[in-house]
Amino acid sequence: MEDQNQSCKPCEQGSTIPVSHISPSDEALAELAWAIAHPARVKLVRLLLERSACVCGELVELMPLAQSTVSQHLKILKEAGIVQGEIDGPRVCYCVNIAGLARLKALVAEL
Amino acid sequence: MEDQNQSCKPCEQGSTIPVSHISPSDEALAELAWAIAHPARVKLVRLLLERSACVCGELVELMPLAQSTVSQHLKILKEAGIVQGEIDGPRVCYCVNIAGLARLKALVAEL
DNA sequence: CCGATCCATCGTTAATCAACGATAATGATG
DNA sequence: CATCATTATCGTTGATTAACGATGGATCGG
Repeated sequence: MEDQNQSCKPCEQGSTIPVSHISPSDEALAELAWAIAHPARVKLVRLLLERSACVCGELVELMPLAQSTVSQHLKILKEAGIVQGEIDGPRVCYCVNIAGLARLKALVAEL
Repeated sequence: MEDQNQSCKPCEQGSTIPVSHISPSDEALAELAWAIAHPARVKLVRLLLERSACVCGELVELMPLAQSTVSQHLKILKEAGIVQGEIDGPRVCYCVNIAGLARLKALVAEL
């Protein structure tokens, strides 16, 4: 993983970029990236994409984690806007928030 | 951020997907996402993209963080393969690892 | 109304992270 | 060789995370 074949020549231009703080855009991307920065959450997103929608209980059965832990991960994904949940009687049906996932994709793609 | 306009209908198919553990692919994406899951690291990547390359000391000046903290963030980005550093005399010149960043983009894009 | 089911939340514990200053290591310079 | 400059690493502290079991609130079936 330590690629060194790429040239990385030192630039000697003076600091033309002004000192700036961390921008809201940096924060936004970091927040979205953080939402999927855990293997279990990546898997949850992938499961929801495969099935298009899924009741919470099914997700728990498919994950090697306790119900409360899965619920917690789903909450994190929901707060980031990557997933959404819809109450269906006593159950909760989760699915991917298309717009949210698209936003993540766009922010990463334009790096 | 709580989009509820999207339909999320419960599916009643039995669990056709077998219980699987978390795959290496999930881990890989999570690891790459985690590398940019911090505003300072996103900013570092963006700075390196703007300037194409940059000596560590310059990065420190551009960031509102201590030298040791910036160095730590650069290490994390390097270990994830998103950035690479090249020793240039007493300095270290950092630049984005094109292949690594591309891998992150690809994994996110195919979600 | 009661019990059962489903899910979110709470409270706890152990582990990891983020930030810093101080120190060490490396290479250049005199 | 001694010194300076640059960067990585160490050690510490406080904050955050991840995981779990237990609890509680909501809804459905009888």
